[in-house]
Amino acid sequence: MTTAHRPPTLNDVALAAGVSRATASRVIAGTGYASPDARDRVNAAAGRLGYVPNLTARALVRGTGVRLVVAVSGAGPAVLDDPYVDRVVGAAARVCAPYGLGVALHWLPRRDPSGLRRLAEDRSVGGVVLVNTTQAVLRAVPAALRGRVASIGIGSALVPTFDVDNGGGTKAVVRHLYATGRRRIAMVTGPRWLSCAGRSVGAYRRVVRDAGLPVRLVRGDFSARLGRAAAREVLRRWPDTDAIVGISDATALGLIDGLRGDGVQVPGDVAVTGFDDIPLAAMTTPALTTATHPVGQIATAAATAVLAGRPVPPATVFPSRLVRRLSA
Amino acid sequence: MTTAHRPPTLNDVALAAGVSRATASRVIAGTGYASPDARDRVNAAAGRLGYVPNLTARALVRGTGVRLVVAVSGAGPAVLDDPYVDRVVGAAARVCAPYGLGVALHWLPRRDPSGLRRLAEDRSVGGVVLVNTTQAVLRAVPAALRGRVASIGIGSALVPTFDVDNGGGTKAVVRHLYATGRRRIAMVTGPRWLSCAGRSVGAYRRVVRDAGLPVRLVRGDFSARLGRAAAREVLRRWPDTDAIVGISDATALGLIDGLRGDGVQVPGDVAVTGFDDIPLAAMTTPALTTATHPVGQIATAAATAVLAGRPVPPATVFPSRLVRRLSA
DNA sequence: CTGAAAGCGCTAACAG
DNA sequence: CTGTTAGCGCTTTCAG
Repeated sequence: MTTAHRPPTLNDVALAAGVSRATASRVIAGTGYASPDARDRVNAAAGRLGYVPNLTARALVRGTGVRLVVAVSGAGPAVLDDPYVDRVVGAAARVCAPYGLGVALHWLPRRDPSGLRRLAEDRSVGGVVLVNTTQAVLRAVPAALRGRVASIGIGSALVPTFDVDNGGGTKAVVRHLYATGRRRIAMVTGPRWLSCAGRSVGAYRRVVRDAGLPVRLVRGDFSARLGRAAAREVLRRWPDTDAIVGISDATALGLIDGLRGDGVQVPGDVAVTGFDDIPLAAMTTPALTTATHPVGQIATAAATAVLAGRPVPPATVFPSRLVRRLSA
Repeated sequence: MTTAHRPPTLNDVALAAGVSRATASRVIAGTGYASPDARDRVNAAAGRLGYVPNLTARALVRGTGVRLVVAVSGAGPAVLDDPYVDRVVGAAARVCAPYGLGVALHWLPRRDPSGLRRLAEDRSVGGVVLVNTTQAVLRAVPAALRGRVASIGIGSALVPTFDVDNGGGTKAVVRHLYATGRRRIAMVTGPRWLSCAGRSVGAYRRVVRDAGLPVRLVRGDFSARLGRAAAREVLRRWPDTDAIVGISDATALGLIDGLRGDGVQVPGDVAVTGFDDIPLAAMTTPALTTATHPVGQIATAAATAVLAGRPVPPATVFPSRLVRRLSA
């Protein structure tokens, strides 16, 4: 018996309320004048009819976008598999919901970030949040994106940045290692091309050098798999290492697994630290000493900045705090 | 020097190519006839101008939506914090990108899933993927959503389902426990209202009963925190328990942590199993025995079904495989 | 304060 | 095969 039930349009509401479509529009969109009387009649009609504005039509006429793009640069599309990316997308999706926007996920080939131009020209794109941002990406950001783009990572004059205080967090971690008696501290880093990871490495270098300790770096990629391999490599190159700083919690977990596979005690023989404080970090054995990383807050701030369109400071840094547990 | 650079419209392309807008539309959208000559000219002009179709306009006229909504039901908006939800949203966002769609995330109050009606009326919504689906949610799905909705979890005549074979996976896990000599096997479940978790519990019951073993159930909620508490409770109620099945890997990790806190050896005294096989499961100590759960594949399939609009089978189940490691 | 009119950029019949 | 003609549903000048 239900008729085809075409969702009501603004026109239906206007008719039912006995006003013009223009007036109905004003009260629904909450913009422009309308007498209290008209306001009531329109709201009543809208409620009665179960009217839901068509955001597509609104976006078309207003020229605003309908989606926020999370653009992740990396060697291949596999970078999108990262749980970190999922968290960013999840947070962005929550920020978008009240605006009636959606989130799309794009891979930006590291060698060729020109896809950004298409995103800027695409009128259905309301804004862009950059992840794993590199200098090359920053250079490729078209001026037309001004005010509609933000970076989780490094930024530029055009691109405000939102990031955790990698340097401060890492410094606290390495100092903690030093304070607990470790003197031969290695670090497993992220991929070379990712400059935000560079801040962690820089902090490590500085603390270690200032203390007169040797610098011991092995390249990783944030994954547990490479962490495990890196454990072997550290032991092979510097058998007397007594602490290893992982660039991420996953790296640290891989490190612990790799060390244990070689019969090395953690933290007895070698202390291991992570970075991020993922929920599971508290549950592993030994529980992971790490630094906090409020990814959700960061992503929320970045997405909000992009959508609000109000001017934001060029850099917003979120503090990182040492979390002492059992692994170091 | 850059002029305001208004992005080119289809009209500009048509003009530049010397054809009508309709023809240009046909070749750009790849729909309908067009002579090879016209095709070339339009493509050339589009390329030269850097034309990017305005998907908002297209969606408006075609009546298709511009976003896919992931609707998660639960007691409070906190359900959206689940990493599982992030994975679903991430996968959906990837599927959406080529369609020019975005993903939005909505919380569906468990007591009142009527929000679904608004989603169905909202013409900007292209489709809905249900997560943590309950019978009440299924009942609240409006007929207008037919063909544009899918469930990750239980389904109905109107709502095709995509899910992992919880029953099969759990059965394999419990049988493994039995085969390795465990005879007093407890299980930590999910929240009562979530029927898909019920399939796991059902499988556990069946295997245990068929083997003439006692049924020992404690309620959890997928989180590590409650897993830890559940360990205590199991030990308190049934001190001779020699194995605990966790409803999720996080639960299992919490269980292991809780058991160890009480000086119980895993797997020596009590074997523990998880479910999901999250990446970290292989890296913990002891490495977790669990069952696979291809969340990404499932979410991808669900999102694809919703967007493709082609008829799909009422139920697609993804196999779960036992992964034997060290915890059981 | 309100209505009429003019589109936003695109697609979809329908005749040529 | 192609151009003409109408809109999709909404917002926004611009006169009343």
